[in-house]
Amino acid sequence: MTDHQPQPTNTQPINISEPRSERYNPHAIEAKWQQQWAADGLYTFDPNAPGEKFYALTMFPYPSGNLHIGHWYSYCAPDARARFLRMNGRNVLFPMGFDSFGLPAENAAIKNNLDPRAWTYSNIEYMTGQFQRMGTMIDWSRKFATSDPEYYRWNQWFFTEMFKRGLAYKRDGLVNWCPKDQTVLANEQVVNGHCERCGTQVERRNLSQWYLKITDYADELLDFGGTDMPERVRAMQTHWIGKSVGAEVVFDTPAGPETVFTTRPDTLMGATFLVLAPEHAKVAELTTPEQAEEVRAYLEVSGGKTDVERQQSAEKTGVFTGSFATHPIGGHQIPIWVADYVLVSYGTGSIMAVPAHDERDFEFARKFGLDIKEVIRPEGGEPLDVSGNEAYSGEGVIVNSGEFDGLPGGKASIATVIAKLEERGVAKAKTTFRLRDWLVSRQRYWGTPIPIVYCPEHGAQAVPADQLPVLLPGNVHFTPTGQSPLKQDAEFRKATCPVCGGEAERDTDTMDTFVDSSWYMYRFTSPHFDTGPWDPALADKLMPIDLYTGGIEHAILHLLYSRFWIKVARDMQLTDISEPFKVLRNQGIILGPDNEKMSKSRGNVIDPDDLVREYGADVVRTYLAFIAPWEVGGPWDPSGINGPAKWLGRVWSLFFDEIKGPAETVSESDLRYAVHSTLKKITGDFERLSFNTIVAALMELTNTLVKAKRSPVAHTPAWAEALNVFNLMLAPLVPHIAEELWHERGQASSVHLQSWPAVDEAAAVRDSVVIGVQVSGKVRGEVEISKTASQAEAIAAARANPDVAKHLDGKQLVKEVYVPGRIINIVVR
RNA sequence: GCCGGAGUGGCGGAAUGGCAGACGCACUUGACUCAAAAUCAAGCGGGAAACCGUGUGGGUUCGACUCCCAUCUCCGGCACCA
Repeated sequence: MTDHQPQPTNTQPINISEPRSERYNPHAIEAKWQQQWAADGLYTFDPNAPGEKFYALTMFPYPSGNLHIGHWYSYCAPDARARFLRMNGRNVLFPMGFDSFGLPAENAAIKNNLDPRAWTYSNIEYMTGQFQRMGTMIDWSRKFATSDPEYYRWNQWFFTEMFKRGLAYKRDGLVNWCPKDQTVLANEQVVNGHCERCGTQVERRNLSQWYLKITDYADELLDFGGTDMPERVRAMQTHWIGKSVGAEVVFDTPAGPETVFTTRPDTLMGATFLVLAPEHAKVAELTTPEQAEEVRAYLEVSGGKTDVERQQSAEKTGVFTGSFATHPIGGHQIPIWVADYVLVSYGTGSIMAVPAHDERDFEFARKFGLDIKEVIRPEGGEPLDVSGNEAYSGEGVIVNSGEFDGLPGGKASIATVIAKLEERGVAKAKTTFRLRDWLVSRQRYWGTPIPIVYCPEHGAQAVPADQLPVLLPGNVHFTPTGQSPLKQDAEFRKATCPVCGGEAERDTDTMDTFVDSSWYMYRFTSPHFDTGPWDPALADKLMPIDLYTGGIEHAILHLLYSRFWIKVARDMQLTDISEPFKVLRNQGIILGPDNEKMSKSRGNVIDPDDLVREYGADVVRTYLAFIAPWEVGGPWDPSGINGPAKWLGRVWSLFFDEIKGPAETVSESDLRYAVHSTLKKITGDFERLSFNTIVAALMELTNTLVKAKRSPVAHTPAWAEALNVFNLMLAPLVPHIAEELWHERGQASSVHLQSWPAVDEAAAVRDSVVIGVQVSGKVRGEVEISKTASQAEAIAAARANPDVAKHLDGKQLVKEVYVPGRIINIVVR
């Protein structure tokens, strides 16, 4: 099978040859078709096939060993959408792989004395089988795992290229260390002071680590043009990047000039003291002998605190250094304090405190009896009560500031104020970001080795491209301490300097696994390319991803890193686009029946393999589409799956059984209306990812078809058309039963190679409509009228309705409203 | 505190200015059965009714779950970022 393009629908009526007496049995048909599709290469993607390309991707899984129900939820609906688009003539790339580096493999290895590689690859094999049992249209010929040397080789290549461009660098600094995972973490991987992976409270350590310069792209990452992401994802990324526009102001101190960052340079005259973070480099020099003991004691206490403890302390703490700074405008002396409410990692690690107009400074000044000087007054308001309970942090009007008096405060005059301060040489405009560079080195084994060697003569050197990949050694020895075996591996550590050829020492750290997922979407375009990370011609043709789906938990991690990575690749001329995802959507989360997050310890886990054994994959797919709006999710209702199970049973008997029950009178136009209005609705619902309403509409149509089968219309061409269109509409959602019905109805080719049926617009609307009649906005009855009825005809028909007439009796007419096909409203007084 | 989202039957939800509760679950009744399951059929917001009903209070409109203002609650994210 080489032709994967949709073929024109056969519109000839096709009758079922033989009624089948057996009931719907998914097990008999699902495995059969999965094998047949694989044998036919039905889902193999050909980039040169006709049709506009559509790249659909769902975030690839970590090979933990099992696909859980959440995986099914995230993959089934996008699979249905991909199948729908394929039937609509798009050339759809829908690949899958495995994000296979990471700690679980290593932890399993340490705990059970296994080989992480063997553990990982056997999991991949098992999970691939699960994907196939789901009935997806994934093109498995493009599968890869990020732990394949053919893949991580290019992680290393990118790293060395970034190193050459100054985008990858090593430096000392205060970092987050997870004591359980025995590695450092990036800022993005610390949530409320805890390790994002394992939940352990992180420690602060001073270590030399590798960073990628994502801050170079901070401003560009704030521009979401060219990528359609949900508002909350944009909001989270924007906040994470945290752009603040303001000024740097220089204060003279006994330890030399000290620069502080402020977003309110207009409050400079209100600065009554400076505060340094405890880790600030100048603290020691500024501490006077009289204050030495007090400062030392404070640093000890504060240094032992975690970030969380610092933030949780109810009261501000701090200590006077004994030194004073010179106010750059007033020329007077203001005290310099040390306090841990100032963060060393933001701005310059020091602030000018304006207690009158900043809540934090206010609280600190009140506690330690420091001066509070009002320089901003609310518009038309009273002077600030410095003995009151709060600062005024609004914009207001500048006062007590000499030449600035009378200017509006805040944003309105920030440029003017900065310009005047610049003239005096005490300040300059400055934009600060909250975003920090991405810490990418990890003290772990199961990851991409960092391709750097250290030469005693030439320092850190990138491993030359022709020596990549630096292979991760196998047969390593794990110690229970959790330390990376690479550190103990003398063979691995031995290297030669690419500059002098002398003995050098290899870096024993590996890369953050978020590196792996930052560019994997490109690799699917040319998974076996071996002269670069991807084939530029294919990438240009297939990227960006038209619809990227996955969980919201990656809103700032994977998605931000990936956007950064692709911008770097663009600057390296490897791609011509700046954003990897054209559209991003997040599916919701399926909770346990108890409305809690599923977990083994809670015992509320729903196993998809069990469900498939009991109901078949098509039923599970349907229930997952039906259970909730796809982008919302919700608790698993164990009895809810009965609905889809009964429905597919009814679909089966609709095609094969005599329908028992009273004779019905469904007209040909009723039948065609039901079919084509449903077709029109679900075509739109597929576009807007409204999968639950697709299922509802198909169920509703089934109810109509069941009735129709008991009426004379079942012997007309309209009936054959109805079954044909219905069969095609089933294909994206329930691919196995749709294929079985298609073949039972005498078709030789796959239902999945057919074109999506065309809506007969004339049939999709009714000639006559039943519309509601309101009297003064209240519904009083309904009338059946022609859809082309004039207003006069419609109103006359409405007035003829006794329930309506009753409410019109003796009232004075105010207005008559007629919206064809919608409503009649007769307003009376 | 700031940012984002959501409040509709017993439950999941539908309806993007036009008959609120589609579709389904659960439940009730009936048919079939010795019986049960499965299946089929009927019912299922409240109220005796007039009517009342989409968190609450206002507003716009002939008409509001839907738009505007205010407010409450819940969920998610961030949180001493100067």
